[in-house]
Amino acid sequence: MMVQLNCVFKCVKLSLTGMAKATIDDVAQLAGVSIKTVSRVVNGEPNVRPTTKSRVDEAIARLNYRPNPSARNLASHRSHRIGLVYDDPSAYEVPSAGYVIGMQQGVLSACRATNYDLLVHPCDYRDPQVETKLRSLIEQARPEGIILAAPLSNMPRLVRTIERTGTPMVRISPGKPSRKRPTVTTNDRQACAEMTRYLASLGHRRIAFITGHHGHKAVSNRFLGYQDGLRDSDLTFDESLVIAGDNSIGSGEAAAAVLLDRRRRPTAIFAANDDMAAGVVRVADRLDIDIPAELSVAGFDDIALARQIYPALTTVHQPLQEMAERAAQLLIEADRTTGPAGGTAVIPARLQIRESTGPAPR
Amino acid sequence: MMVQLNCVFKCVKLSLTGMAKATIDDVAQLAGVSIKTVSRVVNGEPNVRPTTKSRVDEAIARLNYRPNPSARNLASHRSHRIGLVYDDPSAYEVPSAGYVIGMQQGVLSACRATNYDLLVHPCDYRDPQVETKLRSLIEQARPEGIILAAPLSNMPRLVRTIERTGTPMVRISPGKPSRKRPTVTTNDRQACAEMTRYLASLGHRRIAFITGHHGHKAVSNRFLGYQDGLRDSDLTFDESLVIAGDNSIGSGEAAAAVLLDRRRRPTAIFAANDDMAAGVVRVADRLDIDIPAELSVAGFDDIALARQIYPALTTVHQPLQEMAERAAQLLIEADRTTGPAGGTAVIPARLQIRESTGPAPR
DNA sequence: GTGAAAGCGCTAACAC
DNA sequence: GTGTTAGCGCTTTCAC
Repeated sequence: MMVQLNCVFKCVKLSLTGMAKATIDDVAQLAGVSIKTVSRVVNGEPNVRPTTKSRVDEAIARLNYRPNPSARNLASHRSHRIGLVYDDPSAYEVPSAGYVIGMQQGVLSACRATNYDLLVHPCDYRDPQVETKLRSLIEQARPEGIILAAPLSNMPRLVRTIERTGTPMVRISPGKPSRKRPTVTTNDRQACAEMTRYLASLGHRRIAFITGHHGHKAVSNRFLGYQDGLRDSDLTFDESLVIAGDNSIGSGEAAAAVLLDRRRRPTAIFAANDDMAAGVVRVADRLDIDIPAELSVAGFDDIALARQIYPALTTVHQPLQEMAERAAQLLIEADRTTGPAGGTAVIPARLQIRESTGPAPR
Repeated sequence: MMVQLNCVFKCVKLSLTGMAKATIDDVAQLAGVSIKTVSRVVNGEPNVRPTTKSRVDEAIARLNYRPNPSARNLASHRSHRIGLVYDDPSAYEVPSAGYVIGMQQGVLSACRATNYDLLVHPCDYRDPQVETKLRSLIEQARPEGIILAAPLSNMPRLVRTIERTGTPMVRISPGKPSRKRPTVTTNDRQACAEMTRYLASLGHRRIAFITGHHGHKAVSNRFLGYQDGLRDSDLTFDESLVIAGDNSIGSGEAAAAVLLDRRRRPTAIFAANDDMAAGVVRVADRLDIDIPAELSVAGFDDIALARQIYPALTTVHQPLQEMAERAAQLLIEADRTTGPAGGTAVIPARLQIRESTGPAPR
């Protein structure tokens, strides 16, 4: 009786002052069970009688009890944290920011479902000290697992630095599949082949391609897909229709300026990412070339810009969020001692047909 | 002697296997001091003899010791976490993504300097359950402080929800200064007045303004600044030169279409944010109006797009990162019992003159 | 200046 | 099914 009164008092005090949070002992006392039983209920362990469970649940609700994460982590030897490491999109560098935000959201949805915390780690790979810094960050924050985003995921030194810390890691879009290391990617190559075939099916025969930044392996695969698509459509590969870009809007503009200045210009331009495709659209606009009547343009990624520009861009939707979520799940569900199993999970991309593509001019 | 050997063994084992991390006990043993002394050294507390300190430091280095954050948090009753709450930029919605990334970087730099963790909390304010969810997240993750970003910072119910959890909070750009609650903002109004005066100084007399989303209070202040600037320049405010926008590129285009279709069109258009200004540039391009020869365009924010479009956009640089960093510092340095002091810290914005503005046509 | 002892709030390993 | 007992690796308090 006294115990009950004590608890009710604490309950009231808690709700009024918001002071000290209720602990597992408070719950155990109020429910009249041991703390171990409370622990069982909280963690959904078996072997608790339903009536006991409901008593505990009620006490939890009345005290608004939340397990203290630090105590839990300390006792269980798990940090319940996932680190997301990505290339630092220096503030305001928007396209890349969209990429990062998409990944964060994917990881967060996996984290929220399992009560993990997300630790974000932007890092600048041009910094000569990246590796030391990254290592230090990991050792201090002690994430249970690391997700390494592209293009960092294809930088061997960075990969090894993380591996040396002994922290399980899943890489996103490292450019080539891996049997040894756990990896999540999309099918850049196949999707690009598909887009190329789509353009060919519209009657285009001179389909140009603007390649991406060579340091970004996954993006390089897109060029291979373009070649596959040409072959599938019985079009011959013409090197003069390929211009090197670097993923930026500006490089797309430059490439378009070259391509569209020719007497026999291409009727379709496929850029390895949306930013470059947006550059193409801008140049076409300036040259008064109608899209899609005179020129079809396609991109890759499906960033916000793709929907915002006019005409809205036909592109390949990269399932970024799903990829990141999958990566987080792999880490969270992994065997505690062996880490996630090696191998590559592929989340397929899909064509997103909008207004910038149409039948080839005759 | 035996102790020393043990330690050396552990040291070797640690570096070879990367297995169990060194603990404070290991360090104490190796240095031949008590754990309390190690704790003093690690936390930079006074009253440690220099020679003792250096012995401890050496042991720390040899064992690559890092304090276990969970243990530290548990014992000290502090979570060492800062929560950053912002409006969820649904994946790929890029402009907003740049805003979020900028804030994250600001908070991170404060966190890294003090060994705090950043917990990111995107939340959708249109969700009828935002408040419940947010509350739950805060109670579970137990951040020591919350940073609430605009426009959420001017939503009273959200603000009160957080306050009810008893977690100290700093708001960013809530639209109006506060003496009671700690706040960080920039001087939107003054900066806009300055930009308007700058345009007037170039000879512009018909300066149009495109207002921002009405739900975003800080952005509304920009309109006031525009009016101030007109007054300062002895220009009369002309309501017909003001068009309502909603912060999107599309609304900028729509506003520009209206303004530029008139017989006596404005010679300068000042948009309350860069996205809308980019919309204006696009429409001008379509109408073959030369920027800046025939029309000057100015924006606000200085997002990446401002540098990427042609002509590069004259705009107001909003010191987002600094604002966020300051907010985090306020929380971290705050008195543990009273929280950060009320009042508004202003980080001034500055004009960023680029190519989209020039002398008024004669 | 330094150290011993007592927790922080939880989980893990066993009893019963 | 449920409870007891030891810790997890630190900080805190207070003694010396």
